[in-house]
Amino acid sequence: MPSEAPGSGEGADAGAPRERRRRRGRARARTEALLHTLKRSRRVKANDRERNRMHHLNAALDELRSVLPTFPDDTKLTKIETLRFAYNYIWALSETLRLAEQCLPPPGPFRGAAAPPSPGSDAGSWLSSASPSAPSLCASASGPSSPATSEDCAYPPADSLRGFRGLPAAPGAPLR
DNA sequence: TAGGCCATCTGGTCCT
DNA sequence: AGGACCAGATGGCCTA
Repeated sequence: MPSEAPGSGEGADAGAPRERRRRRGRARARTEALLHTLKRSRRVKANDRERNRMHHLNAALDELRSVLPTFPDDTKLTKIETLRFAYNYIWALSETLRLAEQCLPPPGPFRGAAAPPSPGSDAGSWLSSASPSAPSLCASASGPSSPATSEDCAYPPADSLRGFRGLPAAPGAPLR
């Protein structure tokens, strides 16, 4: 804070400068208080926004939880578990799809012209309604480069998703 | 009681 | 300038 010039206002009529100083001091205090309340109100607003933002994030996380299978059903995954589980779940589903495409001949006259599943197609609807323990696939295709056991080709093995929280890490494979 | 999880606050940084 | 995003700090709650 800049101070008054030394010696200024000291003289025969020192009363006026003193009054001026006092007024200036009061004004400064007022502006500082104003600044403080302004800062405070901005902070409060920012806190509010931040709280809101986190609520939205949590709502999205809840939505994600709601589409993930949990065992038992009332288990609530933590945030980090939800993210890891989702990653692994998506990975498992795509592996399932990959194996399905390898093993099952595409229906209809256009064999070999398997189109990627589009929204609303059979594959898409299968995916969207699949239960995690549903499909048990062919036994001849090469296994996925996954940390899952390769006893057979069934993937995901029935109720394998139960252990998805703790799958070992592998390159390009599910997160832990 | 220690440790894990969570919500909230806060200051800094980046973007519009 | 103001909002969004981020990471660190803090305190409360719960469980082993």
